[in-house]
Order: sequence, then structure tokens, then C-alpha cells
Amino acid sequence: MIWAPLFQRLKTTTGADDRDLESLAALPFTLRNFRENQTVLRDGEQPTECCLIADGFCVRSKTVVDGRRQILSIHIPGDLPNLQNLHFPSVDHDLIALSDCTLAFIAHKALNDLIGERSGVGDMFWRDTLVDAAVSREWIVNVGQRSTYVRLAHLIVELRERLRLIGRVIDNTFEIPLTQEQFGEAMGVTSVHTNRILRELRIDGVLELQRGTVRILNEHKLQELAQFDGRYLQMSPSS
Amino acid sequence: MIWAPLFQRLKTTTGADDRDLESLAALPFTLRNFRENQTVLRDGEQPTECCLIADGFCVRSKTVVDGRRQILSIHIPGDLPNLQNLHFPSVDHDLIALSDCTLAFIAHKALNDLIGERSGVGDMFWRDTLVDAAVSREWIVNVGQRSTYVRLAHLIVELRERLRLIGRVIDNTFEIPLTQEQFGEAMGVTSVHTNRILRELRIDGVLELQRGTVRILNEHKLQELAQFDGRYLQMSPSS
DNA sequence: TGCCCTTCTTAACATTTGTTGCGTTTGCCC
DNA sequence: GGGCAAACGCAACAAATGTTAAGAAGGGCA
Repeated sequence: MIWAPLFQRLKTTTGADDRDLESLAALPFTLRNFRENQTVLRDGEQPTECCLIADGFCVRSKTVVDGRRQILSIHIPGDLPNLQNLHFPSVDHDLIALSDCTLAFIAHKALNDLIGERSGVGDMFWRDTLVDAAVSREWIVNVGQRSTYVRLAHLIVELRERLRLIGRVIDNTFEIPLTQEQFGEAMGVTSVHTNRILRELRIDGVLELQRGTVRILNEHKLQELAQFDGRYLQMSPSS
Repeated sequence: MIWAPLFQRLKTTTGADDRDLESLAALPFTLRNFRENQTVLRDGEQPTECCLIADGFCVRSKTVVDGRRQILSIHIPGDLPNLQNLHFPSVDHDLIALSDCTLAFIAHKALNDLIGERSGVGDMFWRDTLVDAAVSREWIVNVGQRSTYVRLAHLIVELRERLRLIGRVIDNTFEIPLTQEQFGEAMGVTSVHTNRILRELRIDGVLELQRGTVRILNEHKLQELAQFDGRYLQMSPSS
């Protein structure tokens, strides 16, 4: 059931109406598989569908002139990484599959028709893009102000909270299938430096990363380090 | 007429419907003045109104535990910096007046009622928050991947394009009333380093910054440096 | 005018991060 | 099982950026 992670998230962040969700689930979609490193959407493209990540991980990224690449966001099952194309024809970044992925494509027309009928669906989607924006703002803080050591801890806690919501965290262990180079691209540092910082985190007994599997070694130390304030994820309906 | 810059922007980015704009202009609002450095919204607050910047500059910012501050976005007349509170009760950052400011506050209720009546207004606002999100993503790239020298050039070109749209650029000169420390906070570097980079830009004959007034010395050099691709601002309706 | 505060400016030095290079490990495919 | 490519690990050195400190310049106000 491809809708489960999205519905889980929408219910948590917005207390979604069940009939709105049912109407969403009734929409036609096309499943497409992507392989690791395959480009889903290219900068400048004008998609006519929105995609829902049914399985796997994707990232948004931008490449600057000298070839350096910045990862803008990490997307997990249940995410709708190009909802903005309901309003703007072109994507202004790349969307790339990090792992083998299954994506459900839903036509803009079908979505727009549904939004026209049920304004609650439009509100849910608007909220979803607002959370996406809040995550981007937190990333600006992460890259701009936190030391690489803390930055990596914060990034990993953010991902853990989002993965926990869709049931992907077991025994303090979870998958974030990025290479060290890709973690570096998310943090604005090189792979060499990412390696240095990971070593420190391992030696300090905070956490361990092995080929995309994160294991928390000391929850208390991690919390103290990351100083994670998850309000921006809007995971508790009261916020 | 407080609506002019907003309408100018909405027309350019979305080809707004005139009747939607008229209905907006008919909404009741309260004008409030803020002084330089005064906090408009504090992290955690639950505003019941959205604000429109009628005059002056504001910034969103977040402060991390060790006291360092990151500026998340710079807002100019015509911006609606807390539109997201139509959907989420709390702000997750501070909103601070950089200069003496005049803000128009519009009640959420009035806005929501209007959106209920005229879905085009809701669409415009949704689009506006999407552009805001696109700007945040570009800032992640700026802070993460560009050298401080290029980063400052890029930031200034972005602001120039946005200011130009509302008629605030004259003869390659315009106001961005940030101190060097605040420019640093927007770029994730210290004021000392900002000063170093500004000196280089001045010596290289690219641009000059004096107490918040920017003067472009060599447009060609600036363009070549910043490699500014303004598509993310959605200023041409065709994008 | 003179005082005071903020901002700007610069230098010397410390720390972080990037660059280059190379050896090791891992996973995949024949 | 052997070979290959990608990812990991690490060290030496270079470059960018932070820290600290101090003086200069500017603006507001008595």
C-alpha cells in the first residue's frame, strides 16, 4: 500500500481528514522504478506529474558552476518532493534516486481536480510544502552555524525522527543510504572531512555509520550534542 | 498605498487576477511601526495575524545554543514573512526589524475567509510560500558550496533583483540596511571575515558597500562572479 | 563642541577545512 | 575465486576562516 507512509505523516502533522485521505487514495497513479543514482527530475524539466516516494531514498540537489554539488533535502518514503510543480512549471534543481526506488506518479490534472473538489486536500498539500520549507530553513542554520561535528549529529537526528514516524527505526538503528561523500554534500563539506568527523563521533562513542546504516551508541550524548528541537517538523499536532 | 509592492510581485510571479488583488486590498488591516532591531515575532509565539511589510527591512533568524545567530531570509516591502502561520500556529524562528519598519497586520480570520471565497487568493499565497521555499533552497547552496567571495556577490545580486522589482534600484545603487555583522550572519561567517571579503570586492572593483548602501562598480565582473540564475525567484511568468 | 556607542578596519595568531595522494576494504560480476 | 570499481580511511600539507585585540570613523545626543 503505497499511501501508508504519506498518510501517517499527514495525520501526524495536520490531523488529516479521513475522507480527504480516501479521496487521495482513489487517484490513479503510475509506478516507476529508478535505480541507484538515476535522475528522476532534471533541473529545468517541466513535469506533468507529481511523484510520491513509495520506497527508497531521493535527494534534491543543485550543482554550481565549478562542479560542486549541494544536497538540498533528503526524501524518504511518503514524501512528495515536487509538489511545488503544481504551481510552477519547471523544477529548479535535480531530483536523484539515492537507492533503488519505487515512485508513484500522479498527474497534475488529477490532483488539481481533486483540490478543486475538496479544499481540505489542497490545504494538506500546502501544509506539506510549508513543512518542507521549514526543513530547508533549519538546514540553512545547520550549514551556516553549527560545527561539522554537531551538524552531522543534527542531520542524523532529523532523519531519525522522520524515519521513526514511518516505522523505519528499530533498536536505535536505521538506514540512511548516503555515502560519506553524499553526507558531505548535504553538509557543505568534503568527503575527507566527513570521514574525519565520523571517526570522531565513533571514537567519542556517539554514533557509528557503516555503509548507510546508522547505529546510535549513546543516546544521551547525541541529544546533548545535536540540541535538536523538532518543532519545525510539525510532528505534534499541538505545535 | 501599502499594497503596491506586493501586487507588483504577485503580478510578476504569478500573473495574478485583478479581482483577486482588489479583494485583497479591501481587507482590513492595522498598521504598526517597529524600530530598528525590534523583534516583530519571537520564536514560539502564536500570532493571529499575518504581516505585510509596507516599508523597511526585516529578517528571519534562528539562534543556536552557543549564541550564534543565522539569518534565514531577508524581507523587503511587499513580503509576507509569516504567511505560514495561516496553517501552523507557532513561528519557529524570530522575525526582526532591521531598519525602522511599517508593517500591516491582517487577521488570519479575514484572510481565511477570503481564501474560502476566492480560491485564486489561496493559490497566490501558496505560490508565494513556494517562492519563499525556493529562496531558502538557494541559500543552502550559497552557504554550503560557494566561497565567501562569490557568496556575498550572489546574495547581493539576489537582493538587487528583488529590490528592482519593487522599484528600489536606481543607477546601480540600492539600500540593503545590514551591518557587516548581519551580512556575516546571513552567510554563516563572522563579521571580521565579511569585512575581509568586502575589502577584496572593493579592491577588485566589483562592488562597494557603505553603511547599507550597495554600489555596483562593475556589472560585468559581478555577473561573472555570482553566476546568478534567477529562475528560482519566478520573476518571469514563463518559467 | 565633546562624549559615547556602534560599526568598521586591520593585524597576528589559532583552528577548521580543503587538497592531494595512496593504501585498504567492500561488494559485484565474470 | 579473481578482478574491478566504488567507497572508506588516513596522513601531510595548504588554504580558508575564526578569535582576539586594538584603533579609527561615524552618528546621535547633551
